[in-house]
Amino acid sequence: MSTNQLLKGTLQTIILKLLEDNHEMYGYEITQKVKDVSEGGIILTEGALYPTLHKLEADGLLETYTQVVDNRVRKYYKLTEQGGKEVTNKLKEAGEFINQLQALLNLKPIIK
Amino acid sequence: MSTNQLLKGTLQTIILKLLEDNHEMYGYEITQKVKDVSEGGIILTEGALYPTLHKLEADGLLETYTQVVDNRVRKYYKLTEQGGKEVTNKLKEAGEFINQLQALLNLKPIIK
DNA sequence: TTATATGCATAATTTTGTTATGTATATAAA
DNA sequence: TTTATATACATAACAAAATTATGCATATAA
Repeated sequence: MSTNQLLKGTLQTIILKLLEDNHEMYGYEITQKVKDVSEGGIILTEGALYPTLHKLEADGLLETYTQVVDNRVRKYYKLTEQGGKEVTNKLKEAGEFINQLQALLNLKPIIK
Repeated sequence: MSTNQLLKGTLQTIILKLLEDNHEMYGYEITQKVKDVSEGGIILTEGALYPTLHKLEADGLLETYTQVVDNRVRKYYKLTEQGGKEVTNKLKEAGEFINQLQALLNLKPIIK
């Protein structure tokens, strides 16, 4: 499935924010939530999602446990204390970036 | 200079939009404009800028001419007709992406 | 029994950026 | 005067972060 070419670098922030709001989620659940909220506009591929989750865990921002539901394994992720702090920083940066991007993309012509 | 880690994939759109507003610009001018408008928040490195300009030209979205000013060469870029159409598409996509991203990053907790 | 949905994961590849380097001129500062 | 900074282009080496493809496994609907 082709995601648009704009989703770059913000995936960590999206994941951390989802986990801040929802306490804990498993990978597949995250993909569905992103699809729902973006009304199908942002499709999280597994190839992007799982390595990112693993990296966030390795960096100490997330912790996990697994649970079997209907004979299928789910791996739940939630924020660590450090992750809780980091999400605030990342959201601030993302907000600033979005503002700057909007300023650039709404630039009015220069009157000479 | 370290750009923040969020500027990914939108560089083409930024460049096309600047050229839509300003008719024609040269590379260095683009870096300064981006720095000014983003108040220093987005720094375009040459290693990102020039290859992107060359790609847009190779794709037929931009055309160029060179001019010598104060014994220094400037290479001016402007939109082709195709580039003019493409900028509209890219801006629409970027706008939608920003909306979706904001929806995700402002998600409220789920009440269960 | 076949397709779709759920659920995890990784490897190969591509895209797209950073960092470093190179060339060259003009100007301000030391 | 020579050094740093600004202007102006460009490319190569490298890294980050995605896409695409593949694999395994179970449940359910067609």
